[in-house]
Order: sequence, then structure tokens, then C-alpha cells
Amino acid sequence: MLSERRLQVLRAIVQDYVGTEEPVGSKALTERHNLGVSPATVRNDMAALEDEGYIAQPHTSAGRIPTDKGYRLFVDKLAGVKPMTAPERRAIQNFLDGAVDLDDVVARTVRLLAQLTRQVAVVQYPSLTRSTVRHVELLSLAPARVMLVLITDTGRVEQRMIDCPAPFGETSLADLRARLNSRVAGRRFTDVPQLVEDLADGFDPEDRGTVSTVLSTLLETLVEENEERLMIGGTANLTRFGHDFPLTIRPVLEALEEQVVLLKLLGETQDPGMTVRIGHENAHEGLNSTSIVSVGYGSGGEAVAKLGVVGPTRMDYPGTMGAVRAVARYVGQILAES
Amino acid sequence: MLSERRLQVLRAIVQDYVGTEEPVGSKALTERHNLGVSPATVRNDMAALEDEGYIAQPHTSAGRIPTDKGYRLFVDKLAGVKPMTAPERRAIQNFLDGAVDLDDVVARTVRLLAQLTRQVAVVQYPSLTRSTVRHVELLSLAPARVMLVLITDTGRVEQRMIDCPAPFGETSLADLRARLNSRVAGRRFTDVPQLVEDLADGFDPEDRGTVSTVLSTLLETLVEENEERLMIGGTANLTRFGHDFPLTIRPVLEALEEQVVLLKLLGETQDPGMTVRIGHENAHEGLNSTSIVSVGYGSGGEAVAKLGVVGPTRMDYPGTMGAVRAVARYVGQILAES
DNA sequence: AACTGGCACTCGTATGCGCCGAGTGCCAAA
DNA sequence: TTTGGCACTCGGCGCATACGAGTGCCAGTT
Repeated sequence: MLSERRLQVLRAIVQDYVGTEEPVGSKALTERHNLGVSPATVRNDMAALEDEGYIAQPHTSAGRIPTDKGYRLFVDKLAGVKPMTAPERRAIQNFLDGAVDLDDVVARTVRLLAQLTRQVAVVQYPSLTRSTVRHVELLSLAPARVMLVLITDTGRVEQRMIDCPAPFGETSLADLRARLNSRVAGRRFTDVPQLVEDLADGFDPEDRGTVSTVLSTLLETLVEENEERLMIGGTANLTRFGHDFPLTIRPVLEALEEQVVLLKLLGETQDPGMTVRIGHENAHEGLNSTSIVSVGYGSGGEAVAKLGVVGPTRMDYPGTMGAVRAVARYVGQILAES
Repeated sequence: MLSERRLQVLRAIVQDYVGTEEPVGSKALTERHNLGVSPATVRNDMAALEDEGYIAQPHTSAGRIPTDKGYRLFVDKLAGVKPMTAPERRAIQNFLDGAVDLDDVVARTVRLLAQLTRQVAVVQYPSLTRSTVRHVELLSLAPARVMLVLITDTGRVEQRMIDCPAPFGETSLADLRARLNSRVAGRRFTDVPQLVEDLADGFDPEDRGTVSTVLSTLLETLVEENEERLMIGGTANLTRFGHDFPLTIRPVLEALEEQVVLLKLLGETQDPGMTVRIGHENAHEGLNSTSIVSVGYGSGGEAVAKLGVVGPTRMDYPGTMGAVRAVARYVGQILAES
């Protein structure tokens, strides 16, 4: 087990390195943090920390930098979450309050997160899985062409075009619309399949084909749209990444474009509570030199989606975590209101 | 006026520089292109071209690189548009044919363009301005809460939440829905304002407030949504930009996040025909070292939106223009079909 | 008049060398 | 266990040198 002071040394190293972006040596440490011991002592502690794998030297006779394991310890044991100040909180709320629709809420959230953390922000659109159906609308576009519009309680709208096997009258359509809504409105997505199972039974034989086509399209939409969408912002902040640009930045940009990858990563977010994945803890190779701070958000108690930021492992964890948590909280509020 | 051979020399310089990314000298030129003259002659021509401002030397005693003016001449007079090969065209069509809805069409287009050109692709969502209304739907969510859903002929769906000044019955809602659609369905957006002007007249006095609220929200949607949306992809290709990364890449990333800026740039696209804006021809400062190739696309004759790519001024113009044109053409087809 | 070969010159890049200093590990003393 | 001292390492920086690609100019040729 590491002594109390050694933990303090580790904390000091992380803080200094995050600030200066340069390997930190024993002398500088004792000067900037009053640890009450001499550089020589700190050197011994550093040697011990290095043995344990918490810090490393880029080259012999250079200062130390934290390893992924070091950051992990720092995040778990040594650092708290730095809360936002009152003015910051107010600014967040004001900014988000100006949103006019769901797209706008997400867009503003991304901007805000990117600005607050000066890193890359990722926000997942509120998921359909946990949401409920607010309304299903059917529109007749042509005799044998119907548009299905699905509206969720999070304000999301999905539409699908349906080619019917047979012409479908306005009255049948109205009938189907009414029955459909009476069954599924207000219900959870996951419950919908059972609820509509025998819906076709009440219809004229010649309409049954169309009805079941509509139903299966509805079910498809529910499933397919769980390929959820993301919004990303603040990529310009990647330029603050490090000195060795091209090699570091390229795989990150590539990973960011692979929404599947990001969704998977966000999906691993523990719920409730914030998840911090550091460096090689990220399965995706391109993100091995980044850390991801993510958290679920949602109206009411349940998380309907995730949001987070992607930054260099050398990031200000307490500050970033504070910003992520605060933003998630306020977005949840906004969603609950609308 | 420049002699024929000098133009050939300029063309050769552009081609070589685009290929090698290095300043090109007289000797290398004569070796790689059989101009039929000696390096010394080429040197004279180069001196002349430099006097005219078409090429420049990064440093004394280095080779020449084209200036923005040189690229301009190249694009206008010396290079054609390199058409896609048949297999490429087939691949484009196949890839786009797989799209399931409008979002997917746009997403695939972006991916495709980025891949084909190995640059950053920008695709504007089909604009509302030129489109027509397919259907307007009104849903009652609560006694005094209505959701407005607008469906366009390009498959785009916009929704708005409306708080009514007074409760609004289902029958009134159905009435309004019917009247609204009979007036605006199939009409152009620009015509809608006149068409609905006196629509409130036919309603009960207590409903008029709500009706006019709904109408004004509809009009707002038509206007507001002309703040059109964009999709961007291939940002990882920015890493192939040049050697002097951070300084070049940062402002570009910033500009790409400012959708307003991009929309303005795309808006300047001459219609019909492809627009190429080279280096300083771009008003936005961050894009002074990039070129933008853009073109309108749309179903039928009219362009409903623009798409294009952003790359270094040192880009393969004929190839890029070919790809942009081909993709625009096929996206137009896809839109026309759906 | 246009083209060509030759030549002196420029200058950016690569290479090698020496110095400096931050930082280390180790050891003996407190 | 802590501390001061000391020899050692090694990356970064400055400088001088050599190299070579490329140029401009000029005189000679076609």
C-alpha cells in the first residue's frame, strides 16, 4: 500500500503535468507544493511510484509523467468532482433555456460542453428504447402510399414511407390510426410489439395486408432507430492535444466519425454515476491516448441517453467531470419541461 | 498574353506539385513531362510566370509552387473535369441506393464524397425554400397543446410544439387540419403565406386565437428552417493537409463547426454549374488556405441544396470536380425517386 | 528571335559536435 | 526515515560545415 505522502506526490504530479504539459521533476514539485520534505525524499517516493507503475519517465533523466494507471488512481481516490460555480451554472441554464426544439437542445448542449471543457463533446440523442410513444400518425400520400410518423415523449419524430400491398381508404386509415393510438399512446417502446399483435384482426380481409405492413414498419422503426444518433462538437479543440499532432489526432478524428464506435463507448457508461475511461481502458485503438468522461442524462429518474467529452488523458479530470455532470443535470431538466 | 507553352508549363507545375507536395524545379519538369525543350528554356518561362503572379518560390533557390492565381488559371483554362469511370459510377449508385430515409441519403452522400475525394465533404440538407408541402399534420397532445408536423416533398419532417391561448377541441383541430391541407398541400413554401392569410376567418371567435397561433408557427417554421442544416464528414482527411499542422488545421476545424459560415459559402455557389473557390477567394479567413468545390443538386431541374468538398488549395481539381459532379447527379436521382 | 548549355551563386536542409542543465540514482550521514 | 552531496545520463540547442537542388544570367548556336 502506498503511504499518504506518496499519494500526495502522485496527486501533485498529475496536477502539475496537467497544468504544464511537461514532465515534472522532484525539485519543481517541492517548490510548487509544500510537501514539507526535500527533493531527495520526493525522488525516493517517485522511484516507488514508478515501480508500482503509476508514473513513468519519457526518457532517462527526464521528469515523470503519470501513466494511465496513475490517472486512474488519481480519479478514483485523489480527486473529487469540482462543482461549477454559481455564475457558471446560471450561464448553462440560460443557454439551454433558449433552445426551441430537440435538435436545438442537443446542438446547444454540444456547444456548451465543448466550450466549458475545451474538449470534444459528444451528445447522444435521447434514446427511443426507454421512451414512450406520444402519438402515431398515418398520412395518406397516394391511394397505396402511407406515411408513418412516430412521435416520442422526448419530442423526437421519426417518419417512414410505406408502400401498401393494396389501396387503403381514408376511413380505414382513420380507423387504424385511432385503434393504433388507443393501444400504444403513452406506452413504452418495449411494450408495443405485444400491444399491436392482434390489431389486424378487426379489419376487412382486403385491408389486412396493409395493416400488417404498417405494423411491421412501426416495429422496425422502433428497433432500427435504436441505432441512435449523435452530435459532436469542439473538434477544433483537438489541436490543443499535444505536440506530435498528425499521429495522435488522426485516429481520434477517425474514431469520432465512426458513430458506431462512439455509441458503443457511451453505451458502456455505468448508470447511474459518471464513467471515466482512461487511455488504454478504451477498447478502440484510436482512442488509446484519450480519456472519455461520460454520464447518462434524462428527464426524471431514468437516463434516456448519454453524453460526454473526449480529451487527452492529460486532462483536468475534476473540472471536466464537474462540467459534464452539471450539463447533464440541466439538459435533463430541460427535457422534463418540454 | 501567355504563350501556349507557358500554359503547358503552368499545367505541368500544378500537376507535379499536387502529386508530390513539393516545389517543382525546371529539371524535374522536363524529365517528367516531355515538353520538348531544355530546362533552361523552362526556367525562362517560369520567370515569366512568376512575374505574372501565377507561381511563386517559397524561398530563393527553391522550386516553384502555384499561387491562388495560378490554380485559378489552371481550373478555368487548363484542366477539364475528370469524369468518373464506369465502375466508380456504379459504386456510387449502389451505395446511395441503399439509403432508407432522407437522413440516410445525406449521411451516405457525405461518406461517399469524403471517401472519393479524400477530403472533407459537406452536404446541405435539401432546402425548404424550393420545396413543396406534402402534408401538414396537427396532433392534440393536451387540451391546450398542439404539435405541428410539416412534411415536405423531399421527405423532410419538421415538428413544432404549440401552446394554445385557449383549449382547442378535437373537431376544431380536425377542421383546421383539413382546411390547412386543402390549401397548402402540394404548394410551394414561398406561396404558403398568402394561401393561409384569411384562414382564421371561418372559425369560431374563441378558436381564432389558437388558429392564428398555429398559422404563425407554421410560417415561422418555413422561415426558420431555412437556417438549413449541414452534414460534414471526412475531417480525418484534414491530417493529410500539410506539414505545418496545428496552424493550418485549427482554423479550418473552427470554420467547419460554424455552420453559418459554411452555409454562406455554399450559398455563393453559382447555380447551375460547379463553383470552385480557391484560397483567398474564400471570404472566411480560416479557409484562406483551402479550396472549396461546390455544386447544387436536386430532384428534377431545380437545385434544392448544395454539396461540396473542402480541401487544400493543392488538390486534384479535375478529379475532385468529377467526383463532386457525379455524386450530385446521383443524389438528385435518388431524391427524385423517393 | 528563340533556344540551349554552362557556370557562378543562393540558400535550405542535413549532419556532426560540444555544451548545458534538468533530472536522476545512489550513498553516506543525520 | 530523511537529507545533502555527487557523479552520471541524456535530450535539446547552438553552431559550423558540407551538400545539392535550383536559380539567373550570359554567350553561343540554330
